[in-house]
Amino acid sequence: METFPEKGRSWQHGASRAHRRPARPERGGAVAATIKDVAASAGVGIATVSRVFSGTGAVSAATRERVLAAARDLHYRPSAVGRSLKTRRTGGLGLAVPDATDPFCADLIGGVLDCARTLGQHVLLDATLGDPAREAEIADRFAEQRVDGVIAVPSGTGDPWEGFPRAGVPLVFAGRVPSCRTWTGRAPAVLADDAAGIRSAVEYLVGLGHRRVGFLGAPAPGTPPDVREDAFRAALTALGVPVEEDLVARARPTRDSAYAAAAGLLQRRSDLTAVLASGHLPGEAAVLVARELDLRVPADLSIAMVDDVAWAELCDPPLTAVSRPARDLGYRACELAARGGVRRGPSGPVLLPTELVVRGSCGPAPSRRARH
Amino acid sequence: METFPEKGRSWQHGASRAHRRPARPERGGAVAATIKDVAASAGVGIATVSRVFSGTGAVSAATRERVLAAARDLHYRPSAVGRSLKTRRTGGLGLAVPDATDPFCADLIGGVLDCARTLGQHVLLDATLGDPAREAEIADRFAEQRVDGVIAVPSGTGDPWEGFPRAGVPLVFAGRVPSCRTWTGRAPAVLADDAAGIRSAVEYLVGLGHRRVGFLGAPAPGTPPDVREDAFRAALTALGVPVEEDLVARARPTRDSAYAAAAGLLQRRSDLTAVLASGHLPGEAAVLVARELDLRVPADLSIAMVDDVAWAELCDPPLTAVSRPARDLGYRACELAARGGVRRGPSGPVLLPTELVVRGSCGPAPSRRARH
DNA sequence: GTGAAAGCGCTAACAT
DNA sequence: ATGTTAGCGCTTTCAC
Repeated sequence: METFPEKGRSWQHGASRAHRRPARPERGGAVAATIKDVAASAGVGIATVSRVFSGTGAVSAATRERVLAAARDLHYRPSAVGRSLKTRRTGGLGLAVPDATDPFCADLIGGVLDCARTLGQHVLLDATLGDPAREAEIADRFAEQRVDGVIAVPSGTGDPWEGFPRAGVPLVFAGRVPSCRTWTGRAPAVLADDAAGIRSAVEYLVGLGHRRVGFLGAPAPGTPPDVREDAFRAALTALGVPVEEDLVARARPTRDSAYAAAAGLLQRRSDLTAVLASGHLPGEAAVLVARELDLRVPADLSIAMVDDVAWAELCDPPLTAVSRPARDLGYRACELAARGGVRRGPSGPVLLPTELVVRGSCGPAPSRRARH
Repeated sequence: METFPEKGRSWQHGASRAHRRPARPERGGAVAATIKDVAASAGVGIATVSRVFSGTGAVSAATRERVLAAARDLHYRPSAVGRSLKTRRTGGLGLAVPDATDPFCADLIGGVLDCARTLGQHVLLDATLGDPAREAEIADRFAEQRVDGVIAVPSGTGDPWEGFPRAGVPLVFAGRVPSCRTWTGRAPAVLADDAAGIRSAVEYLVGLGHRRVGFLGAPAPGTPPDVREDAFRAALTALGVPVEEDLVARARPTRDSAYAAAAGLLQRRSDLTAVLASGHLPGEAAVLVARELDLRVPADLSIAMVDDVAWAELCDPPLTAVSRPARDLGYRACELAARGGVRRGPSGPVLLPTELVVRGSCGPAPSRRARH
């Protein structure tokens, strides 16, 4: 942490400034005071001013005061731009998420912001919206801005992020790894233990007596068969429950698509006694469709989902959910990205545990006959 | 939009570089190629390279190609740091919200990101967490980073943001205005028409026959009596319904506080036939407390709230809500902040309309006797 | 059409 | 303890 005079007060253009101001910022208006202005006004060299503000080197208490006073007077704030050029560090971290509006992403962002703050870094945020082109543009921008580290929740192959490790900029994937396996071990990742989460839900459901469990997946576009889907099959198989192919429905990550998939699944397989939704969007869809179809939850249909969003508890009945530590994911990823923990080579992804939050939406499996 | 070679590819340190590299970025590793490297490698002057990348001036097709090739070779990305120092524009916008995790803020952020993208700006995001000190630090950081514009969802007095307009940096408040009226007309604001929103809800409720309507407020800490609370009283009065003081409950903007307030209100006034929650937190609390108290919604108690969050529709019954155009708020605020529309003087805040989304949580007022 | 040179605001040697 | 100086990577006159 650096020491600034008058935390919270902001700079402004100087009052008495002698030297010329050729190129104004285009949209006329005041111009920020520079280190030179302060030096002149305080009657010292610019190096001294720099020392005062950067905390480096020794300055006599008297001079320091004079400088501080002058700075206050001129509303001086050291320019990060100038400093960054010299020090080759911007103090900024790039954060790219699919959608800042999504509760999972929002929590993750919260974690990053938290951590960045303790580290004295700021955060450039942008949303990929699941569009590879947009993701590439964002990576580009981060590069251009010379961020000190990057945290990405990748949508696609992860290719756009390739340049960072090469250039010595720490790159950390969070929440998911790029589909392309170029990345295996190349960049560190902080992930929720999705497979374990799915497993816990499946075990819970099967333990309740369910044998016909549906899966509502919503992989990002272009992603190969989701980890969760695989985990779902594996968990079922491990428990000796045969996996039928049409128990699995896939959707794009939008409300409409999820709804369509849920409706399709539940109508196609009216013998289902439980559904596991792979995210809050399909979870929401399952609830809505069940309501539409007049299925009582959990009497007729048990519902569980991944992501313990706020409404899970407000639903009636409250929804059983696999909670992913989104905030921690962000926090840890930020630590790694800022500290450059990357250097320690391909140490494999950091896996954070999930937790099954049992509420009222799952019950014992009803008789094996079709529902309606 | 500038033209760059190979959108999406990123820069890297050059292969054949002659000149010295004294100060490496501390954490060893590759260093990005500079304009000089490209110039040397392409056998041209740096000005030419600059022209190629900034689109300024004329460059012959042949030279342009050579430059582009060299740049590609060296994984060159122009440095925004160098450019910003020269041009005095960083291309960055500062965005401060109380909490990135809150659905309203998240939507607002989404809007800002959207708009910023179309404007070719990037966004520095930070969360104030309702803490004035933190808010001041963030303002400080934005100033230091020399953002081109600021969008703030203020928590307190708005004092920390004072420096920006003074320094000629466009400042736009979004969602709410600072409590201190220093700001009246000083900085533009983009607001939802909260008063109208509350009014529409109150009119709806009273129209349903409700006469004992409670209000669950959750003003930010340190904020004077909320606009919404005032609007609530006014609306009731306008309809000829007497306003009793203890119909209004206030809470801090946390789950727990909201819950406590809701429980207090509903227990204290068991004759209430309807509640209007001033936000999704108190709304959530109302739903939970009603459930806890075994009140049927809407038979025993009608519930409406401000902010049409995702779960409003998933609730049983689905919740009637006043929807605020959070995303548009962000979008518009960003436009103003980036375009510097500020210059047009104190034109008063931009007011965006709210919408009453009627769902199933409000019904005709039950008999006037106390509930239980 | 292209190059040389002068800074933008700052830090870091190096002098004093 | 403090001043001088040389750049950091870029844009921008100003010559040619």
